[in-house]
Parts: sequence; C-alpha cells; structure tokens
Amino acid sequence: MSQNQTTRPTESELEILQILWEHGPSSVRFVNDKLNEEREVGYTTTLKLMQIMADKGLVKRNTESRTHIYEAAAGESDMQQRLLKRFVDKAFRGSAMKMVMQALGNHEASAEELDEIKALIRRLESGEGD
Amino acid sequence: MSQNQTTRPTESELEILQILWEHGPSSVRFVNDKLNEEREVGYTTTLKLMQIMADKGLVKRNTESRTHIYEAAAGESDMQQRLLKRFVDKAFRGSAMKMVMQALGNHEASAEELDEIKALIRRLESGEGD
DNA sequence: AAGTATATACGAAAGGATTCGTATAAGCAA
DNA sequence: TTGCTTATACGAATCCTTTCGTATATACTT
Repeated sequence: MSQNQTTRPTESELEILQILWEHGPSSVRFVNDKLNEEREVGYTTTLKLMQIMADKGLVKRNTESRTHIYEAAAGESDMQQRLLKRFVDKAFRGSAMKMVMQALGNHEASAEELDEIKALIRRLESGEGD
Repeated sequence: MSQNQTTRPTESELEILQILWEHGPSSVRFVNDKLNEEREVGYTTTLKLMQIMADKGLVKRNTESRTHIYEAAAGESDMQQRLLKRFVDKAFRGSAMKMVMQALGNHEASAEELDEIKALIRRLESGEGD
C-alpha cells in the first residue's frame, strides 16, 4: 500500500495538497467544495483521488469518524523543495541559478521582495547558508 | 493538426527539446543517439514522439530530404518562461518570489552566481527591469 | 539487379491519470 | 421503522503518454 515519501504528486494531486496545506486537515467534502470554486469536479472524483493519495502516502487519513479526515503527509516547503529540484533539472538542465535569473527578470519584484532577496544573499555570503 | 504555440511539452518531449536547443536542427537518429547516452530508448519511440511534437507545433520539420530535420519551434528561454509561470502557479501558488527564495536558500550558489544576481537586482532597482 | 541498411508511417499495446457510475453503509428525520 | 441525505468503496470508461512492432519506401553496396 503506502509508498515511500519521495512519491511525486500529479498536478491534480498537488491541487489537493495546496488546499490541505492552506486549510489543514480536511474532509473530502471540504476539499471538493474548494476545488469547485475553481472548476467543476465531481465528488467521487475528488474522493478517488484522495484515496489514491492516501495509498501513495501523499496524505494521511483519520478514519475514526464516518467522515474521514485527510492531512498532507509532507510539509509544503519540503514538497516544494522536491518539486523545484526536479523542475530545475528538467526545464533548466539543472541550473537553479539560470532559473532564478529568469524568474527575477520577468516577475516584477517589488522593492520589499528585492530587499528580502538581498538580505538572503548577504546571509549566504557570510557563510550562514543553511 | 498543428496546435497553437502555448502547447506544453510533456517531460519526454521536453527532453527532446533540450537536445534540439543544445545542438540545433537535428535528425531523429541524432536525437535518439543523444537520448540513448542517458537511457535506453527505441528508435521508433523517439520518431513517434517527434512526429507528435511536430503535430503539436512544438517542433518544425524540414522534409525535403529523406532524413527529416527537426527544429525547436520556440526558443529555450521562451519555453522556460512559459513552464516557469505554470510551475510557480501550481507549486508555489503563484508566488515567484517564494520560489526564488527557496531556490537560493538551498542551491549552494557560488560567489559568482550571487554576484550575478546582485547585479541583476541593481538593474531592477534602477528601473531598468525589462 | 539483389540484398542490406536506414528512413518514415501507421497502428496499437501498455501504463498512468482522471473521471464518474453504481453499490453499499451510516447517520438523521419524520 | 421507513425513507432521505451523505459517507466510502469499487470498478470501469476515457484520455493522455510512452513504447514499440510491422509495413513500406528510399538509398547504398556489390
């Protein structure tokens, strides 16, 4: 049944994880309602997906009450880290810096955001990276 | 047949595009050989994939000689931009800056790379962004 | 010319993701 | 209790991606 924790979510699964990260442990009904704020999805579709995710180990579920409660198995940052690594490999041939440059160059960063990044760079340069 | 230019490549298709971007217009044989440096892939598999890509409009092909020559339809940066946007939306809920911070925080940037980024930030701050 | 090597075209199998219909069980309301 | 609402479970259809077998055409070699 449950797989190792390096399983990658599909796009639909990731969409569900986003909801779980944002709202915490939730029922299928709740997740499905949230999804339907964006696009039409049948209830059993969402249910099936979440069952598969439980199977893959992407979510944990509490089956004590009739309404099962699902919770993301990994933290959002952990998952982002994993997905980012793979994305950089696939789309930027492994060059994270190239990707950062692209992102910075195109994404209209605010002064505050740039300050944040500068602060981070200072920390990195002073060897406190990590 | 040929689709609009916002078609997204699958992972396998992206792998082929990488080769085309790196080496320029190429034959199926050449691409297949390159792929086989990484992992085993049958020739007709690569052929089929590239035909589908031509169909989708991801590559252009010159069929004048017996050996067709394929070329990426979009530039690497254009495609990266497109993929990056979608990735940020899906994995970082649209926050490019959050993603940049993650990437910087974890990817052991060299001093030179950090300098590059600092230079870019200076340019952005002086309003020359774009 | 005959045989070999190499190309594309086509179709279809295999696997995974996504969707949902239907069955069944549990709780609630009259 | 009987019926209505709302859960989960299960199986299967559909669609997309990936893979490759086979057919056929084109060029090269002797």
